[in-house]
Amino acid sequence: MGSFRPRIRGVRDGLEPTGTAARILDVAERLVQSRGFNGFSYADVASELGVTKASLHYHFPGKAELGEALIDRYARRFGEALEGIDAECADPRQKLDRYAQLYALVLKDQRMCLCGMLAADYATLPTAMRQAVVRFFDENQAWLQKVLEEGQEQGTLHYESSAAGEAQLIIGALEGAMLVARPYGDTDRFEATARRLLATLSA
Amino acid sequence: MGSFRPRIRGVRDGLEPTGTAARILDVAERLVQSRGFNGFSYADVASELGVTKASLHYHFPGKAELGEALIDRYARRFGEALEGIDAECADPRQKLDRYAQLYALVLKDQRMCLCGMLAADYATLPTAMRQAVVRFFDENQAWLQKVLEEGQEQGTLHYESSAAGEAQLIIGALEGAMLVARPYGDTDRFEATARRLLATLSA
DNA sequence: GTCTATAGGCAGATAGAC
DNA sequence: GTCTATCTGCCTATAGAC
Repeated sequence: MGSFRPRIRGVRDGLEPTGTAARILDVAERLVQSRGFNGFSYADVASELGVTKASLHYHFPGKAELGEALIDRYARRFGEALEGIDAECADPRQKLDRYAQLYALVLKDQRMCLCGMLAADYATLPTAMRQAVVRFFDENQAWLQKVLEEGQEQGTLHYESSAAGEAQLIIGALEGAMLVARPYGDTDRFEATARRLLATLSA
Repeated sequence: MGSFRPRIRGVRDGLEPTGTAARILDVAERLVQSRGFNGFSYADVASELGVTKASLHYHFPGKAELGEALIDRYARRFGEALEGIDAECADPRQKLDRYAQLYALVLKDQRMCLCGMLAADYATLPTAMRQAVVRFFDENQAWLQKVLEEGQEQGTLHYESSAAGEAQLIIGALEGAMLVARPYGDTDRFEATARRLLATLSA
């Protein structure tokens, strides 16, 4: 396993695309995060990069494959950020703060979480993209769950019911706070909500 | 003010459309709530109703006007539901439960909140629709804020910081919980999250 | 009010030259 | 790898008959 035959030109298993493929992903990612998967086109990406649509189809055969590549890269980077938090923070409370900061950084760029946006578009997505979106949320929940259990053992985090349920609450609350903050163009609104949410756990 | 000249045929100020216009809104509403504003077309609505696209344009000149009418009706009905809660419930805790139930009912129909969905599509919406979406969230926040203050005075609801901030947290958390629950096709997940969220206020 | 017919544009996608 | 050229289909929207 781990064949070196790329499913998409220039993209080997587990490695990030580089060169043109990466620049396509950069532009497409921003467009999806701000306009949704049905709110952007190959023409949008091509014109912004100064290339033709045909060139895009060389790197990503269709919108479905481009969408998959977008989620793959986003989820991998997000996972690496979570590993970074684990490496840099000992205190579970601090880990949750940093987790919320990840969301805040996205919002400051006037973007929605990629997978939060795709969750809205879910009914119109090809199967492979759907599965990747759910996987992203599963991975987030698993990481949060671990942090919450850690905090409970240490006595620094307090919550009723299950760590799994609490993790789901956190993910949903942060995604929703982003979703609603964007029409207001108000990053402070998000950050205040995030603080309020996490405060209930540290009390 | 209060002219009887309809902006859209068959729709007088402050009154719900009836007949064909209402049936168009019914179908379009479901499509937007499940697929997003850029994920449905006049052709989708027309074929489902067994009429032509041209007929739709008679009732709603363009997609923008249809979108406005959708939000207007949704917001009015939502506001009426909130008035109903005020009329039927005395206990602020019970009001919050009923508020969360409004969201659960939408989700059980496999839909996202109309304005939550449009918040995702926000960057692609015409100005009038954008303003109507923000108004919806403002009205929700105002109602929640009143309930929260009421509960605080009675000593039945407890929260730190402001009622406004707490209201924003509730709206965001419920919208986000819906957003994430839909890919899982899991209504229970939403309801458990909602209970967990409101429990922190009653404790 | 609803229809047929059609306009004009943009969508995603492909063939084949360079 | 990127291009030109092109295809097919769907999109929003309009004109005008019934």
